[in-house]
Amino acid sequence: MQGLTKRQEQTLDFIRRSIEERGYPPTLREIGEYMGIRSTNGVNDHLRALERKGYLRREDMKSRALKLVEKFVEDAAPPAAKVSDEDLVEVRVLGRVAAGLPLYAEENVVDTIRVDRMLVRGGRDVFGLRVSGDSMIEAGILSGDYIFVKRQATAERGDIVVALIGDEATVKYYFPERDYVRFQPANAQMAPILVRATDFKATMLLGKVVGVYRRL
Amino acid sequence: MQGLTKRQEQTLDFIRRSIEERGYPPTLREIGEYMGIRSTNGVNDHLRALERKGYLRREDMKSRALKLVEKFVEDAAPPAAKVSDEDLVEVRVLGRVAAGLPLYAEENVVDTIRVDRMLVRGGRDVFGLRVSGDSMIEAGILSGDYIFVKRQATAERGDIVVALIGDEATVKYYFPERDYVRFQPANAQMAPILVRATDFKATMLLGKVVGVYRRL
DNA sequence: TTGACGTCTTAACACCCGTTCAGTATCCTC
DNA sequence: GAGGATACTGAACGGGTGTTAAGACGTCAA
Repeated sequence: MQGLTKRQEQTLDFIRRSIEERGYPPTLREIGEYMGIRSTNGVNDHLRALERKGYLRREDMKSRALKLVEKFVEDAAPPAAKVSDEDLVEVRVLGRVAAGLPLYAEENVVDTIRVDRMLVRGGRDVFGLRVSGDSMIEAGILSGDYIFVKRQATAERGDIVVALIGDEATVKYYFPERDYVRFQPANAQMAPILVRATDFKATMLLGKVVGVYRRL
Repeated sequence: MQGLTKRQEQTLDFIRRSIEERGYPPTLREIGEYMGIRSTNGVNDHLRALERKGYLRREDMKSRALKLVEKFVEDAAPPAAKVSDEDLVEVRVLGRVAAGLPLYAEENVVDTIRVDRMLVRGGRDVFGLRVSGDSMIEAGILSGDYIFVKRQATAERGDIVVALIGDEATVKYYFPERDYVRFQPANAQMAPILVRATDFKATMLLGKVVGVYRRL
Protein backbone atom coordinates (compact mmCIF):
# COMPACT_ATOMS: atom_id res chain seq x y z
CA MET A 1 0.00 0.00 0.00
CA GLN A 2 3.01 2.25 0.38
CA GLY A 3 3.86 2.10 -3.30
CA LEU A 4 3.57 5.25 -5.32
CA THR A 5 2.16 5.55 -8.79
CA LYS A 6 4.15 7.24 -11.50
CA ARG A 7 2.24 10.48 -11.27
CA GLN A 8 2.43 10.53 -7.51
CA GLU A 9 6.16 10.05 -7.68
CA GLN A 10 6.51 12.86 -10.18
CA THR A 11 4.52 15.07 -7.88
CA LEU A 12 6.68 14.21 -4.91
CA ASP A 13 9.83 14.79 -6.93
CA PHE A 14 8.67 18.19 -8.02
CA ILE A 15 7.87 19.22 -4.46
CA ARG A 16 11.21 17.98 -3.26
CA ARG A 17 13.07 19.86 -5.97
CA SER A 18 11.09 22.99 -5.38
CA ILE A 19 12.00 23.02 -1.71
CA GLU A 20 15.63 22.28 -2.36
CA GLU A 21 16.14 24.75 -5.14
CA ARG A 22 13.85 27.59 -4.15
CA GLY A 23 13.62 27.20 -0.41
CA TYR A 24 9.86 26.91 -0.22
CA PRO A 25 7.21 24.49 -1.39
CA PRO A 26 5.06 25.00 -4.49
CA THR A 27 1.38 25.85 -4.70
CA LEU A 28 -1.23 23.55 -6.15
CA ARG A 29 -1.23 25.54 -9.33
CA GLU A 30 2.53 25.49 -9.70
CA ILE A 31 2.48 21.72 -9.40
CA GLY A 32 -0.35 21.59 -11.90
CA GLU A 33 1.52 23.70 -14.40
CA TYR A 34 4.55 21.49 -14.19
CA MET A 35 2.51 18.31 -14.41
CA GLY A 36 0.21 19.60 -17.10
CA ILE A 37 -2.85 19.37 -14.89
CA ARG A 38 -5.33 22.12 -15.52
CA SER A 39 -7.39 21.58 -12.42
CA THR A 40 -6.25 22.28 -8.90
CA ASN A 41 -8.41 19.42 -7.80
CA GLY A 42 -6.43 17.01 -9.93
CA VAL A 43 -3.34 18.07 -8.06
CA ASN A 44 -5.17 17.88 -4.78
CA ASP A 45 -5.95 14.25 -5.47
CA HIS A 46 -2.25 13.51 -5.73
CA LEU A 47 -1.47 15.38 -2.57
CA ARG A 48 -4.17 13.59 -0.66
CA ALA A 49 -2.79 10.29 -1.87
CA LEU A 50 0.74 11.25 -0.83
CA GLU A 51 -0.56 12.38 2.53
CA ARG A 52 -2.51 9.20 3.03
CA LYS A 53 0.51 7.10 2.20
CA GLY A 54 2.62 9.03 4.65
CA TYR A 55 4.98 10.86 2.33
CA LEU A 56 3.68 14.31 2.98
CA ARG A 57 2.05 16.43 5.62
CA ARG A 58 -0.17 19.40 5.06
CA GLU A 59 -1.89 22.07 7.08
CA ASP A 60 -5.34 23.18 6.21
CA MET A 61 -6.01 26.36 4.33
CA LYS A 62 -2.43 27.48 4.17
CA SER A 63 -0.57 28.30 1.01
CA ARG A 64 2.53 26.29 0.32
CA ALA A 65 2.18 24.51 3.65
CA LEU A 66 3.68 21.27 2.37
CA LYS A 67 6.18 19.35 4.38
CA LEU A 68 7.99 16.23 3.34
CA VAL A 69 8.09 13.50 5.94
CA GLU A 70 11.65 13.35 7.14
CA LYS A 71 12.76 9.92 6.07
CA PHE A 72 12.11 10.90 2.49
CA VAL A 73 14.04 14.13 2.50
CA GLU A 74 17.26 13.84 0.58
CA ASP A 75 19.94 15.95 2.13
CA ALA A 76 22.12 16.74 -0.81
CA ALA A 77 24.01 19.93 -0.15
CA PRO A 78 23.70 22.00 -3.32
CA PRO A 79 26.99 23.59 -4.30
CA ALA A 80 25.39 26.94 -5.04
CA ALA A 81 28.14 28.15 -7.29
CA LYS A 82 28.51 31.77 -6.41
CA VAL A 83 29.00 34.33 -9.08
CA SER A 84 30.37 37.72 -8.31
CA ASP A 85 28.49 40.85 -9.21
CA GLU A 86 31.35 41.97 -11.37
CA ASP A 87 30.14 39.56 -13.98
CA LEU A 88 26.99 41.55 -14.44
CA VAL A 89 26.28 44.19 -17.01
CA GLU A 90 23.43 46.63 -16.83
CA VAL A 91 21.77 47.17 -20.16
CA ARG A 92 19.35 50.01 -20.74
CA VAL A 93 16.58 49.20 -23.16
CA LEU A 94 16.02 52.35 -25.12
CA GLY A 95 13.01 51.70 -27.29
CA ARG A 96 11.99 50.12 -30.53
CA VAL A 97 13.95 49.96 -33.72
CA ALA A 98 12.20 51.06 -36.87
CA ALA A 99 9.93 53.29 -34.89
CA GLY A 100 11.27 56.78 -35.39
CA LEU A 101 12.76 57.45 -32.03
CA PRO A 102 15.06 59.91 -30.30
CA LEU A 103 17.52 57.26 -29.34
CA TYR A 104 19.81 59.28 -27.21
CA ALA A 105 17.18 60.89 -25.04
CA GLU A 106 17.80 59.82 -21.49
CA GLU A 107 14.09 59.81 -20.79
CA ASN A 108 13.58 57.16 -23.36
CA VAL A 109 14.85 54.34 -21.24
CA VAL A 110 12.10 51.78 -21.38
CA ASP A 111 13.66 49.36 -19.01
CA THR A 112 16.91 48.30 -17.45
CA ILE A 113 17.85 44.68 -17.46
CA ARG A 114 20.89 42.93 -16.15
CA VAL A 115 22.59 40.03 -17.83
CA ASP A 116 25.82 38.19 -17.41
CA ARG A 117 28.77 39.77 -19.06
CA MET A 118 29.36 36.44 -20.76
CA LEU A 119 26.28 37.03 -22.84
CA VAL A 120 27.11 40.51 -24.07
CA ARG A 121 30.80 40.58 -24.64
CA GLY A 122 31.70 43.99 -25.83
CA GLY A 123 32.05 45.85 -22.59
CA ARG A 124 29.87 48.32 -20.86
CA ASP A 125 28.76 50.46 -23.73
CA VAL A 126 25.86 48.30 -24.71
CA PHE A 127 22.23 49.23 -24.95
CA GLY A 128 19.09 47.32 -25.75
CA LEU A 129 16.38 47.74 -28.35
CA ARG A 130 13.14 46.06 -29.19
CA VAL A 131 12.81 45.00 -32.82
CA SER A 132 9.84 45.85 -35.00
CA GLY A 133 9.33 44.24 -38.37
CA ASP A 134 10.56 41.23 -40.25
CA SER A 135 13.46 42.69 -42.15
CA MET A 136 16.02 40.43 -40.49
CA ILE A 137 13.93 37.31 -40.27
CA GLU A 138 16.37 35.15 -42.20
CA ALA A 139 19.09 36.05 -39.73
CA GLY A 140 16.95 34.71 -36.93
CA ILE A 141 15.89 38.13 -35.66
CA LEU A 142 12.13 38.30 -35.39
CA SER A 143 9.71 41.06 -34.59
CA GLY A 144 9.51 41.56 -30.87
CA ASP A 145 13.03 40.32 -30.16
CA TYR A 146 15.38 42.28 -27.97
CA ILE A 147 18.73 43.10 -29.47
CA PHE A 148 21.81 44.17 -27.60
CA VAL A 149 23.81 46.81 -29.40
CA LYS A 150 27.38 47.81 -28.77
CA ARG A 151 27.73 51.48 -29.45
CA GLN A 152 30.33 52.04 -32.12
CA ALA A 153 30.57 54.25 -35.17
CA THR A 154 32.18 51.73 -37.49
CA ALA A 155 31.61 48.13 -38.38
CA GLU A 156 33.04 45.24 -40.33
CA ARG A 157 31.61 44.16 -43.63
CA GLY A 158 28.79 41.71 -42.96
CA ASP A 159 28.10 42.80 -39.40
CA ILE A 160 24.55 43.28 -38.31
CA VAL A 161 24.27 46.92 -37.33
CA VAL A 162 21.76 49.46 -36.12
CA ALA A 163 21.80 52.49 -38.37
CA LEU A 164 19.98 55.77 -38.40
CA ILE A 165 18.58 56.23 -41.90
CA GLY A 166 16.32 59.21 -42.39
CA ASP A 167 15.42 59.69 -38.74
CA GLU A 168 14.62 56.05 -38.30
CA ALA A 169 16.73 53.41 -36.70
CA THR A 170 16.83 50.10 -38.51
CA VAL A 171 18.62 46.79 -38.16
CA LYS A 172 20.43 45.60 -41.26
CA TYR A 173 23.50 43.84 -42.55
CA TYR A 174 26.30 46.32 -43.25
CA PHE A 175 28.02 46.12 -46.63
CA PRO A 176 30.27 49.03 -47.63
CA GLU A 177 30.78 49.13 -51.38
CA ARG A 178 32.86 51.35 -53.60
CA ASP A 179 30.46 54.24 -54.10
CA TYR A 180 27.80 53.55 -51.57
CA VAL A 181 26.94 51.69 -48.43
CA ARG A 182 24.45 48.90 -48.77
CA PHE A 183 22.19 48.10 -45.84
CA GLN A 184 20.95 44.63 -46.59
CA PRO A 185 17.84 43.13 -45.03
CA ALA A 186 17.82 39.41 -44.28
CA ASN A 187 14.54 38.99 -46.07
CA ALA A 188 14.33 37.91 -49.69
CA GLN A 189 11.23 40.04 -50.20
CA MET A 190 12.89 43.29 -49.18
CA ALA A 191 15.25 45.47 -51.12
CA PRO A 192 18.52 46.78 -49.74
CA ILE A 193 18.85 50.42 -48.78
CA LEU A 194 21.63 52.22 -50.57
CA VAL A 195 23.31 55.27 -49.16
CA ARG A 196 25.80 57.19 -51.26
CA ALA A 197 29.24 57.19 -49.76
CA THR A 198 29.29 60.97 -49.92
CA ASP A 199 26.08 61.14 -47.90
CA PHE A 200 27.21 58.57 -45.43
CA LYS A 201 28.35 59.86 -42.12
CA ALA A 202 29.79 57.72 -39.43
CA THR A 203 27.23 59.04 -37.01
CA MET A 204 24.61 57.15 -38.90
CA LEU A 205 25.97 53.97 -37.42
CA LEU A 206 24.61 53.62 -33.95
CA GLY A 207 26.28 50.36 -33.19
CA LYS A 208 26.75 46.72 -33.87
CA VAL A 209 24.38 44.02 -32.77
CA VAL A 210 26.13 41.72 -30.32
CA GLY A 211 23.18 39.77 -28.98
CA VAL A 212 19.62 38.76 -29.62
CA TYR A 213 17.06 37.73 -27.07
CA ARG A 214 13.59 36.35 -27.61
CA ARG A 215 11.00 35.63 -24.99
CA LEU A 216 8.61 32.82 -25.85
CA MET B 1 25.70 50.51 7.46
CA GLN B 2 24.98 46.90 6.75
CA GLY B 3 24.26 46.01 10.38
CA LEU B 4 20.82 44.91 11.38
CA THR B 5 18.63 46.65 13.89
CA LYS B 6 17.11 44.75 16.78
CA ARG B 7 13.73 44.39 15.13
CA GLN B 8 15.23 43.36 11.83
CA GLU B 9 17.24 40.68 13.56
CA GLN B 10 14.16 39.41 15.35
CA THR B 11 12.36 39.23 12.04
CA LEU B 12 15.19 37.30 10.44
CA ASP B 13 15.33 34.91 13.38
CA PHE B 14 11.65 34.20 13.17
CA ILE B 15 11.85 33.45 9.46
CA ARG B 16 14.82 31.20 9.99
CA ARG B 17 13.07 29.27 12.76
CA SER B 18 9.90 28.98 10.77
CA ILE B 19 11.70 27.39 7.87
CA GLU B 20 13.65 25.04 10.09
CA GLU B 21 10.76 23.90 12.22
CA ARG B 22 7.86 23.88 9.82
CA GLY B 23 9.53 23.41 6.48
CA TYR B 24 8.18 26.55 4.90
CA PRO B 25 8.51 30.30 5.38
CA PRO B 26 5.91 32.45 7.15
CA THR B 27 3.51 34.96 5.67
CA LEU B 28 3.61 38.66 6.40
CA ARG B 29 0.76 38.31 8.83
CA GLU B 30 2.37 35.41 10.68
CA ILE B 31 5.48 37.48 11.15
CA GLY B 32 3.38 40.40 12.29
CA GLU B 33 1.56 38.32 14.85
CA TYR B 34 4.78 37.05 16.33
CA MET B 35 6.36 40.49 16.37
CA GLY B 36 3.30 42.24 17.67
CA ILE B 37 2.90 44.29 14.53
CA ARG B 38 -0.66 44.91 13.51
CA SER B 39 0.13 46.07 10.02
CA THR B 40 1.37 44.00 7.11
CA ASN B 41 3.11 47.07 5.88
CA GLY B 42 5.12 47.33 9.06
CA VAL B 43 6.37 43.82 8.44
CA ASN B 44 6.98 44.65 4.83
CA ASP B 45 9.27 47.48 5.86
CA HIS B 46 11.42 45.00 7.76
CA LEU B 47 11.50 42.58 4.87
CA ARG B 48 12.49 45.31 2.45
CA ALA B 49 15.28 46.32 4.76
CA LEU B 50 16.51 42.73 5.06
CA GLU B 51 16.32 42.35 1.32
CA ARG B 52 18.18 45.56 0.70
CA LYS B 53 20.91 44.54 3.11
CA GLY B 54 21.26 41.21 1.38
CA TYR B 55 19.99 38.86 4.04
CA LEU B 56 16.87 37.77 2.25
CA ARG B 57 15.45 37.24 -1.17
CA ARG B 58 11.87 37.48 -2.23
CA GLU B 59 9.79 36.90 -5.31
CA ASP B 60 7.03 39.25 -6.24
CA MET B 61 3.45 38.50 -5.47
CA LYS B 62 4.07 35.06 -4.10
CA SER B 63 2.99 33.84 -0.75
CA ARG B 64 5.70 32.61 1.59
CA ALA B 65 8.30 33.15 -1.12
CA LEU B 66 11.03 34.05 1.32
CA LYS B 67 14.50 32.67 1.00
CA LEU B 68 17.41 33.23 3.30
CA VAL B 69 20.60 34.10 1.53
CA GLU B 70 22.77 31.09 2.09
CA LYS B 71 25.94 32.55 3.45
CA PHE B 72 23.98 34.14 6.26
CA VAL B 73 22.33 30.97 7.35
CA GLU B 74 25.40 30.01 9.32
CA ASP B 75 28.05 32.68 9.56
CA ALA B 76 27.33 36.33 10.06
CA ALA B 77 29.82 37.75 7.62
CA PRO B 78 28.79 41.23 6.46
CA PRO B 79 27.36 41.23 2.98
CA ALA B 80 29.27 42.76 0.14
CA ALA B 81 27.44 45.85 -0.98
CA LYS B 82 25.51 44.68 -3.98
CA VAL B 83 22.84 45.86 -6.30
CA SER B 84 19.56 44.35 -5.28
CA ASP B 85 19.53 40.80 -6.49
CA GLU B 86 15.83 40.34 -6.25
CA ASP B 87 15.28 40.62 -9.98
CA LEU B 88 17.89 38.10 -10.93
CA VAL B 89 17.46 34.50 -11.87
CA GLU B 90 20.30 32.04 -11.91
CA VAL B 91 20.16 29.74 -14.89
CA ARG B 92 22.30 26.66 -15.08
CA VAL B 93 23.44 25.83 -18.58
CA LEU B 94 23.41 22.07 -18.76
CA GLY B 95 24.89 21.20 -22.12
CA ARG B 96 24.03 20.93 -25.76
CA VAL B 97 20.80 19.77 -27.26
CA ALA B 98 20.96 17.09 -29.91
CA ALA B 99 24.19 15.79 -28.52
CA GLY B 100 23.28 12.72 -26.54
CA LEU B 101 23.69 13.91 -23.04
CA PRO B 102 22.87 12.86 -19.49
CA LEU B 103 20.90 15.97 -18.79
CA TYR B 104 20.28 15.55 -15.12
CA ALA B 105 23.84 14.79 -14.15
CA GLU B 106 24.99 17.39 -11.70
CA GLU B 107 28.47 17.35 -13.21
CA ASN B 108 27.07 18.43 -16.50
CA VAL B 109 26.57 22.04 -15.57
CA VAL B 110 28.54 23.87 -18.20
CA ASP B 111 27.98 27.31 -16.86
CA THR B 112 25.80 29.42 -14.64
CA ILE B 113 24.53 32.68 -15.96
CA ARG B 114 22.27 35.24 -14.43
CA VAL B 115 19.62 37.17 -16.25
CA ASP B 116 16.81 39.42 -15.26
CA ARG B 117 13.65 37.73 -14.21
CA MET B 118 11.89 39.83 -16.81
CA LEU B 119 13.60 37.86 -19.53
CA VAL B 120 12.74 34.39 -18.33
CA ARG B 121 9.30 34.58 -16.93
CA GLY B 122 8.39 31.21 -15.63
CA GLY B 123 10.00 31.28 -12.26
CA ARG B 124 13.05 29.60 -10.96
CA ASP B 125 12.73 26.21 -12.51
CA VAL B 126 14.51 27.13 -15.70
CA PHE B 127 17.67 25.73 -17.15
CA GLY B 128 19.75 26.59 -20.18
CA LEU B 129 20.93 24.61 -23.18
CA ARG B 130 23.11 25.25 -26.17
CA VAL B 131 21.52 24.39 -29.51
CA SER B 132 23.19 22.23 -32.13
CA GLY B 133 21.83 21.96 -35.63
CA ASP B 134 19.46 23.82 -37.88
CA SER B 135 16.24 22.00 -37.19
CA MET B 136 14.48 25.08 -35.79
CA ILE B 137 15.96 27.62 -38.13
CA GLU B 138 12.63 28.89 -39.41
CA ALA B 139 11.57 29.62 -35.85
CA GLY B 140 14.59 31.86 -35.47
CA ILE B 141 16.58 29.39 -33.40
CA LEU B 142 20.00 28.89 -34.93
CA SER B 143 22.86 26.57 -34.20
CA GLY B 144 24.86 27.89 -31.28
CA ASP B 145 21.98 29.75 -29.69
CA TYR B 146 21.25 29.41 -26.02
CA ILE B 147 17.74 28.41 -25.12
CA PHE B 148 16.09 28.77 -21.74
CA VAL B 149 13.86 25.88 -20.84
CA LYS B 150 11.20 25.79 -18.19
CA ARG B 151 11.07 22.33 -16.72
CA GLN B 152 7.64 20.82 -17.17
CA ALA B 153 6.41 17.40 -18.16
CA THR B 154 3.65 18.52 -20.50
CA ALA B 155 3.09 21.22 -23.07
CA GLU B 156 0.47 22.90 -25.18
CA ARG B 157 0.02 22.13 -28.84
CA GLY B 158 2.41 24.29 -30.84
CA ASP B 159 4.84 24.97 -28.03
CA ILE B 160 8.52 24.67 -28.71
CA VAL B 161 9.74 21.96 -26.39
CA VAL B 162 12.86 20.03 -25.49
CA ALA B 163 12.18 16.31 -25.67
CA LEU B 164 14.21 13.24 -25.00
CA ILE B 165 13.85 10.98 -28.03
CA GLY B 166 15.98 7.88 -28.07
CA ASP B 167 18.57 9.12 -25.56
CA GLU B 168 18.95 12.38 -27.39
CA ALA B 169 17.51 15.72 -26.44
CA THR B 170 16.08 17.71 -29.31
CA VAL B 171 14.23 20.97 -29.78
CA LYS B 172 11.04 20.75 -31.78
CA TYR B 173 7.51 22.01 -32.09
CA TYR B 174 5.12 19.85 -30.10
CA PHE B 175 1.99 18.58 -31.84
CA PRO B 176 0.00 15.84 -30.13
CA GLU B 177 -2.23 14.00 -32.62
CA ARG B 178 -4.74 11.23 -32.20
CA ASP B 179 -2.48 8.20 -32.32
CA TYR B 180 0.95 9.75 -32.06
CA VAL B 181 2.91 12.77 -31.03
CA ARG B 182 4.49 14.75 -33.81
CA PHE B 183 7.73 16.58 -33.14
CA GLN B 184 7.93 19.09 -35.92
CA PRO B 185 11.15 20.78 -36.98
CA ALA B 186 10.98 24.36 -38.20
CA ASN B 187 12.91 23.48 -41.30
CA ALA B 188 11.23 22.65 -44.58
CA GLN B 189 13.97 20.20 -45.45
CA MET B 190 13.49 18.07 -42.35
CA ALA B 191 10.82 15.50 -41.62
CA PRO B 192 8.87 15.41 -38.39
CA ILE B 193 9.56 12.76 -35.78
CA LEU B 194 6.56 10.65 -34.92
CA VAL B 195 6.22 8.89 -31.60
CA ARG B 196 3.34 6.51 -31.06
CA ALA B 197 1.09 7.65 -28.27
CA THR B 198 1.52 4.29 -26.60
CA ASP B 199 5.28 4.74 -26.57
CA PHE B 200 5.07 8.30 -25.40
CA LYS B 201 5.79 8.89 -21.78
CA ALA B 202 5.51 12.22 -20.10
CA THR B 203 9.08 11.93 -18.89
CA MET B 204 10.19 12.35 -22.47
CA LEU B 205 9.25 16.00 -22.27
CA LEU B 206 12.00 17.84 -20.50
CA GLY B 207 10.45 21.27 -20.72
CA LYS B 208 9.18 24.14 -22.74
CA VAL B 209 11.39 26.72 -24.39
CA VAL B 210 10.70 30.13 -22.87
CA GLY B 211 13.63 32.10 -24.22
CA VAL B 212 16.31 32.22 -26.90
CA TYR B 213 19.61 34.01 -26.75
CA ARG B 214 22.17 34.48 -29.46
CA ARG B 215 25.59 36.00 -29.15
CA LEU B 216 26.87 37.68 -32.26
C1' DT C 1 16.21 72.90 11.72
C1' DT C 2 16.03 69.81 8.13
C1' DG C 3 16.30 65.42 6.27
C1' DA C 4 16.96 60.58 6.20
C1' DC C 5 15.74 56.45 8.30
C1' DG C 6 13.43 53.09 11.10
C1' DT C 7 9.05 51.67 12.91
C1' DC C 8 4.30 51.10 12.76
C1' DT C 9 -0.99 52.15 11.76
C1' DT C 10 -5.18 52.10 9.03
C1' DA C 11 -7.23 51.14 4.84
C1' DA C 12 -8.18 49.34 0.48
C1' DC C 13 -7.20 46.48 -3.51
C1' DA C 14 -6.46 42.65 -6.49
C1' DC C 15 -4.75 38.58 -7.18
C1' DC C 16 -3.39 34.08 -5.10
C1' DC C 17 -4.69 29.86 -3.30
C1' DG C 18 -6.87 25.86 -1.06
C1' DT C 19 -11.32 23.86 -0.86
C1' DT C 20 -15.33 21.77 -2.51
C1' DC C 21 -18.76 20.01 -5.65
C1' DA C 22 -20.16 17.77 -9.80
C1' DG C 23 -18.72 15.16 -13.36
C1' DT C 24 -15.89 11.99 -16.89
C1' DA C 25 -12.84 8.26 -17.98
C1' DT C 26 -9.83 4.29 -17.39
C1' DC C 27 -8.10 0.37 -15.19
C1' DC C 28 -8.24 -3.21 -11.90
C1' DT C 29 -10.29 -6.69 -8.83
C1' DC C 30 -13.87 -9.50 -6.86
C1' DG D 1 -20.97 -6.23 -13.75
C1' DA D 2 -20.40 -3.71 -9.59
C1' DG D 3 -17.28 -1.33 -6.88
C1' DG D 4 -13.15 1.10 -5.93
C1' DA D 5 -8.93 3.27 -6.79
C1' DT D 6 -6.48 6.56 -9.93
C1' DA D 7 -6.46 10.60 -12.65
C1' DC D 8 -8.24 14.10 -14.26
C1' DT D 9 -11.75 18.76 -16.03
C1' DG D 10 -14.29 22.80 -14.91
C1' DA D 11 -16.23 26.02 -12.11
C1' DA D 12 -17.23 28.57 -8.14
C1' DC D 13 -16.41 30.33 -3.38
C1' DG D 14 -14.13 32.69 0.21
C1' DG D 15 -10.51 33.62 2.87
C1' DG D 16 -5.39 34.28 2.43
C1' DT D 17 -1.81 37.21 1.04
C1' DG D 18 1.39 40.65 -0.91
C1' DT D 19 1.19 45.33 -2.36
C1' DT D 20 0.49 50.12 -2.18
C1' DA D 21 -0.92 54.70 -0.47
C1' DA D 22 -0.90 58.09 3.08
C1' DG D 23 0.39 59.29 7.32
C1' DA D 24 2.35 59.48 12.33
C1' DC D 25 6.15 59.35 15.60
C1' DG D 26 10.81 59.17 17.15
C1' DT D 27 15.97 59.09 16.64
C1' DC D 28 20.13 60.59 14.87
C1' DA D 29 23.38 63.03 12.08
C1' DA D 30 24.36 67.13 9.19
